[in-house]
Amino acid sequence: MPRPADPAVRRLLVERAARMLADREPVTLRALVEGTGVSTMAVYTHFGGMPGLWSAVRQEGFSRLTGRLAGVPHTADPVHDLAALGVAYARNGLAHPELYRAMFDAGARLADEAAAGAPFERLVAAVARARDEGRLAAPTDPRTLATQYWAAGHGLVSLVVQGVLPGDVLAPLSTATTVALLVAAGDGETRCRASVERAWAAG
Amino acid sequence: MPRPADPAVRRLLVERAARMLADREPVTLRALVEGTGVSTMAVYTHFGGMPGLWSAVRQEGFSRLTGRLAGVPHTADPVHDLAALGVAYARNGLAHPELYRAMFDAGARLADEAAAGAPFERLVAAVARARDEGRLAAPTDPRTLATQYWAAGHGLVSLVVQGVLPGDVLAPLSTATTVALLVAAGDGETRCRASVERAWAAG
DNA sequence: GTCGTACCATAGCGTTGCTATGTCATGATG
DNA sequence: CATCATGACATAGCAACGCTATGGTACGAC
Repeated sequence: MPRPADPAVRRLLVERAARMLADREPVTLRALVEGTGVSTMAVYTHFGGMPGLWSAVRQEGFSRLTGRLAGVPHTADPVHDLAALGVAYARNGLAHPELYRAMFDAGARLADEAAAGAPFERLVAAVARARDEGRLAAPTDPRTLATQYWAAGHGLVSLVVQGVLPGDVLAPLSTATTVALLVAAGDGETRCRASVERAWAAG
Repeated sequence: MPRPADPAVRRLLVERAARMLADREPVTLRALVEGTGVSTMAVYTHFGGMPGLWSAVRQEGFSRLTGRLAGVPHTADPVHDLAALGVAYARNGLAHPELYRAMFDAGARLADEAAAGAPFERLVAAVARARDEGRLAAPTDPRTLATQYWAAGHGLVSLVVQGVLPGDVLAPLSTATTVALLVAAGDGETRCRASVERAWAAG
């Protein structure tokens, strides 16, 4: 048997790439391995090339997002919790804008990347719970509403991260859109707005 | 005076770049000028470099989008017309996915690109008209609602163009989100849904 | 007719991602 | 314990990338 691949090298490279991304340094093959003690070939044995490295960086981004969403507590108000997921999603994107852009970058084939599905499933579960506890109308399809909610949030976060929209519009616009979607799904307007605004006020 | 810069060269290069983008060929400096009779330096005199070329390509994309939105007719139903703008936006993005991605690509500084504002202003005007004709509540701020509407549409189109969501979900999800936003802004639900569905059925 | 200006072709620079080649550590096998 | 096969990793070099220095040349002003 050959020498086993060192998983520490994998994590080192991915984390270093994420760090360089956050520091707005160009993530280049040679710059990535410089000072790490490993050579450029390590990138090929571990990731098969730069596209593979980027894929791993995106996975890392989705994993961190999943962790962040997992940290959103369950309270007695399922609509508040649903909105809190949106808040966490937005805050995560704004805190790591370069990573967020990399996650949805042009070359990404998200459908092929396993970790990309976990945050969405979390969202689907939260919608299902809000429906099952009577806040949303019974015929509400959790996947449909979760997709609408995610797409709207992703659109807003994308435009803010890209500098098209100023950051301070994110909370009010996200609140308004969230309330519109959930009221359309059957929640009472006054109650819904209170739940959503409470989620944005905290966090 | 020197020899005047040939505007035809500019258009030639931008259109060729858009063509290569649509054909999924890598848009490279040398590949771009190959066979055109002009040399690589033309890209620098006209655009200052590849980033400048990409900026011009994005402008071209926004110009085409503006033209497409201008082709959306005014009817007696302002909510239908507003939804029709969304339909045209989505169809434009799906018809030219690579160009759409380039328009919102990582390196883009859309705030600095003049043409990027025109489609949005068209949207703002349509929202203002729907409000002024009584379909939306009087206190509705056209820019706020237009931003929500755009962000939601952009999020959906982005995810479809990226292959995350299948293309056939675009019409139903966009319809549902549009209705939710406009009903929240004061339109009657039944009437609104009819207007929006009519816009998607046509086009 | 002369000249200055800026467009543009040519050639070459540094850097990029990648691959061909060689070395070495490792665990299974006798 | 010695041997060997295997795959991880270092080194060196390749084609292609964006870009720039240089020089020729067409154009408009005088």
